[in-house]
Amino acid sequence: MATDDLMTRALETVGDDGPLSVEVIHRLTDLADVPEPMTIAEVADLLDMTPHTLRYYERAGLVEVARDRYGHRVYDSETVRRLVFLTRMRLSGMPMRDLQHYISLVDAGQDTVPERLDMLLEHRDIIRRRIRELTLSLAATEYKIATYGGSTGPDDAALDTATEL
Amino acid sequence: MATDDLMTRALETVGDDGPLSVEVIHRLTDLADVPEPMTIAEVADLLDMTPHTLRYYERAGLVEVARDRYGHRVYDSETVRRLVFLTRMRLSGMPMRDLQHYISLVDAGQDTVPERLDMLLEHRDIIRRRIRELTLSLAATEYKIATYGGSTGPDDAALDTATEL
DNA sequence: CTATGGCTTTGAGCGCGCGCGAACGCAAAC
DNA sequence: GTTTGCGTTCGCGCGCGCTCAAAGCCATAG
Repeated sequence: MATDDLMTRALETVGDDGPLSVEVIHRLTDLADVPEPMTIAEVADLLDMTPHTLRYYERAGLVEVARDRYGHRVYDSETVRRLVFLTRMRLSGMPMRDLQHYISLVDAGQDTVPERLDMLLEHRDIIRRRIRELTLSLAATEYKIATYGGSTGPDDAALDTATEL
Repeated sequence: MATDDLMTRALETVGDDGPLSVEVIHRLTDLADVPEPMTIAEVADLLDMTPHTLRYYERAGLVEVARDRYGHRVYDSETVRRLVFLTRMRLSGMPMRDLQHYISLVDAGQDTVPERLDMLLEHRDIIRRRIRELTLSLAATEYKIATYGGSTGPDDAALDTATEL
């Protein structure tokens, strides 16, 4: 279990086409099973990223991380939750620049809630469009796979070589 | 219509959650409404890419393009179809390297059909996984949006600032 | 009690995938 | 004639993260 990242666990939980209930979302963010103060290696393992990337995020101002008496980073659950959020946003295509902006809004206090909401709404639309694009590409790919398989006639042979689709 | 790319047209055709029938796929690849020999600008417009990128693909060995007596590129429907295919694969995440390999297989003749099929199957799985990832991120984003909106209680307020999710 | 290996720290620099920009010339079209 | 659009080449730029180097602390092993 230690080597699984959150997304992998989530996908296993959900299955190929299961419903995405609120409960699933909750389970996703249920971090009770991880130790409270985490090392950089543990967090990296949890989020399926390298320590390098975590330090990179920190330099980029996305998180602040406390240190122990040896200067080693100590991640509390608060920070880990933020990193989970950030990772998810990155994975769904939000650029670093936008993440930095979002975090700056969070740090700026409650007045920025509307703007944060706007960012989330816009990002939601981007994800939706991306899903539609991919669904289309998936359909096209499956179509091509199907015609490849059943290629017997001249037309189908043409499809093969002619790179139709 | 000239400024629309294929994907945009396709998405408009499909709508937000319509079924992806074979007919839709056919309509997608119905290039009858484009002139037979196309210039680089026309193809770029059709595929929503720049002439630069088209020349780049050509240099990369993905297509061979004939020239007219002025040295200008002349794209026949065959080449355009290949470019449509390549663009779709790129958009759905296939790296240039794999596209180059695929094209080399196409050029190598019918013996490579099984390997091409393998590539397509693998790519199909990648797209599927990507869609599931995005679906999950979408659900998480929508969940966060919902909690942002209805933040009245103390727990919800904590969600706001604590970057939960 | 060293030592060997394994983790951490910082900083600077590199690399990849993908494509764009700039500079320049030539032919056609207004 | 000047503007437009295409041609080529060289090099750059971006986003993102990794590599490399030099050094410190800890634990287990001899």
